[in-house]
Amino acid sequence: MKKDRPQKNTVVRIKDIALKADVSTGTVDRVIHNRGRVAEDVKNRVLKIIKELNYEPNLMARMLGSKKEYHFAALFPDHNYDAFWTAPKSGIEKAEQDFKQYNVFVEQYVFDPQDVNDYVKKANELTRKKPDGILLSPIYYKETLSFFEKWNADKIPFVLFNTQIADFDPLSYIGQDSYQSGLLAAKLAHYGNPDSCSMLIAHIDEKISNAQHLVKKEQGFRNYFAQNNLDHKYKIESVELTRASQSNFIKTLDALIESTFDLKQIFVTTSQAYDIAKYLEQRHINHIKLIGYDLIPPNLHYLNNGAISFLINQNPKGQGYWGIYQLAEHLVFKREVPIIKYLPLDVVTKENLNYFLDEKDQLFIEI
Amino acid sequence: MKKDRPQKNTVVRIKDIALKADVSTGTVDRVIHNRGRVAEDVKNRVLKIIKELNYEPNLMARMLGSKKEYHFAALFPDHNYDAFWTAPKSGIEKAEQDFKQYNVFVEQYVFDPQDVNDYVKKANELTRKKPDGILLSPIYYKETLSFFEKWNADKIPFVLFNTQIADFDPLSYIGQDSYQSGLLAAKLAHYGNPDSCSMLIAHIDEKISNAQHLVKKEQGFRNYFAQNNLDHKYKIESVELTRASQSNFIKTLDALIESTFDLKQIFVTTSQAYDIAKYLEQRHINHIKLIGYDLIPPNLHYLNNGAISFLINQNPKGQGYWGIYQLAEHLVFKREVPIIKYLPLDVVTKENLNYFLDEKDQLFIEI
DNA sequence: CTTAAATTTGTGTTCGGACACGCAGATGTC
DNA sequence: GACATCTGCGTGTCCGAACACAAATTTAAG
Repeated sequence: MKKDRPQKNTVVRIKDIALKADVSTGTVDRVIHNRGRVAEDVKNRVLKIIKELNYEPNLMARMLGSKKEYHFAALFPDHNYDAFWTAPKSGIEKAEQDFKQYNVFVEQYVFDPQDVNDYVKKANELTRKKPDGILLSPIYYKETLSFFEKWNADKIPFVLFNTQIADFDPLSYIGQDSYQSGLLAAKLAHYGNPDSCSMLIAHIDEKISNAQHLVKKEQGFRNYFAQNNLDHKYKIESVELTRASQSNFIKTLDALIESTFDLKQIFVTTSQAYDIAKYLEQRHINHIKLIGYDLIPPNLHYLNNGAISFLINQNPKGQGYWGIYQLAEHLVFKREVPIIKYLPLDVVTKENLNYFLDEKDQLFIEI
Repeated sequence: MKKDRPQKNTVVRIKDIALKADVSTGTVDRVIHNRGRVAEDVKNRVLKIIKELNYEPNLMARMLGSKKEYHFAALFPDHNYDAFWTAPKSGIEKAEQDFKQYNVFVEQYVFDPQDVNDYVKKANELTRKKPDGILLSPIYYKETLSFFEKWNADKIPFVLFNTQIADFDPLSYIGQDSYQSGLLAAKLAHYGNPDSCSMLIAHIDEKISNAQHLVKKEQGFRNYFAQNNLDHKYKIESVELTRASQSNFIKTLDALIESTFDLKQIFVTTSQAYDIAKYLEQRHINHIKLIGYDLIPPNLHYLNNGAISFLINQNPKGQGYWGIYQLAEHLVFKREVPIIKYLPLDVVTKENLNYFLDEKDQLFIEI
């Protein structure tokens, strides 16, 4: 709008406060930053006026004037071991890009998810660097606790994502709600199988004992049927499979399918639905529906050819993005951040897949 | 991190460019802003160096130095007439909040969606104010065109959302992909009805002739079955309903259900699925599944009690947010913005509903 | 060849805040 | 009482870009 703009905002500056408090801007600055050496009464006077005028520092000016840099560390599994982590990684990088202008830098520490020692090693490395904030996916519970203690002692805020550990209050948790996703999977399974049948929950390549999220998914799935009084109608089995031996994998599946009466639905709780899809394809079985997790390439292949009906997804790129975002909100902008932030549970099928794929640097942010 | 930072800081400033090009910063500034009157050869030299050094202006400094304000106008239906618009409105306000620090202001112009004259009136009002950018949902095609012309002549960029008008190239379109959502609805309908049956497409309270998006939704729905050679298996009817007369509405439905053999699925292309749900409830019909659009309260009620199976949603809050975002990207940050931006097509069911609601509206959080 | 006008380029100030520096005055030490 | 030290506070520079204005240069006119 070119002109006749009513009036400008009465933005309060340090200078205004100084004037009103009858001190210099330097003093006001010292008060604001607690840089000390200000007489008690003056300090109170200034603080009172700051509150009175509802002073809000100009972030532009602040960032411009100070050479302060914010260094964050991000600890998560190497995407070369598990393609799932490609997405969080790119979300983290997108966030770094977005906050670059505020002197935010993110250092990535990636580890072999199968190797506890590597996890600990990288966590130690990171800790030594004394970053200003930490984002991590704490997939090893026990080993993580001592780090939490240390970071708390050092007053380094940390944000968790993908895996939750409630103790030692983190700044924030970016969710993955496993139980709820189990419920959702069950809803879809139920919807697609109006008539009674058997269903199978398959945990592939991860030990249930070690992975709380798999337990939650199974619970969610089973509870759906329990809550809706469908127990009598559907028979639900679960199994842990390993792909270590290809022939064993197949043999086990053969046996399962042989022995399970009227098996119509398989729910894969890990991201390996494609392996079951492949098996079913080889065996020319097409009356068994598949629901799985994660938009990784092999899964997408079978989603597109119809072997997988649905993939459940919880915006992994967004999780990385929001993790860094929360740290920046807290440290750079000094704003309050939500203790917990769940991203939407997406139901992805061939027909809406496109919108969930990474269109270059397009990020679907839930606002 | 306290020290021993490598210190690469290869941040290019205007000064650096000036130095390398052997001119003053003023000249570089003139080149950057096309403030003219720079010798052709110098201009080229500077441009080349800018590209070479990959100069990126420091937004902090830029915003700080200039008192420039950006005034955007947002034109969309009043949420008091149609609850759907609550979401875009709040997205717009969220964006305004986020960009406040860059001196971005958004003025809202809301109109009665049933009243063309009101639409034109508000559009005129807005145009008179000469905003720097416009975000609108151009639900009236014909009436909009002349405004587009005017805005183009005035060089005011505009972004469309929710409804697309391809002519008079807008800066960007924030989508709603109706055709694709029809396909998606069909996929779900098919998934939930493995056996052959009849299905009904219901357009409620909007004239198909006037609403291209309804046509697209129907096309998508029908094409799914055509493409998958399911035409012989499912019989698909469509109907336009109006709620003007409650008794007529019911009578029409009675007749439809009476006359349609084995009707198992209704796809409501507008946000009034709840009206069908209510009807089915009153008639104690529970063998007909419902798929509809939009997370408005009455729909949520029937989603939660199971009368509606799925609601399709295309992040309406996000549409408002991204609309303003794109304008800011273009005008404030002078970045390129995608011509078209589709938000993900969300499949919402009782089991994942919470994640799509605003935090304040969330019913519960399951950890 | 001079002078005015037009064009091109350089300089200096400004934005709001961070921070280094340093000056008074108070307090302390021998 | 001379000198050092500590407190409390003000001044001035800097950050990078925008922009107003002034200076330098070229071109045109007489």
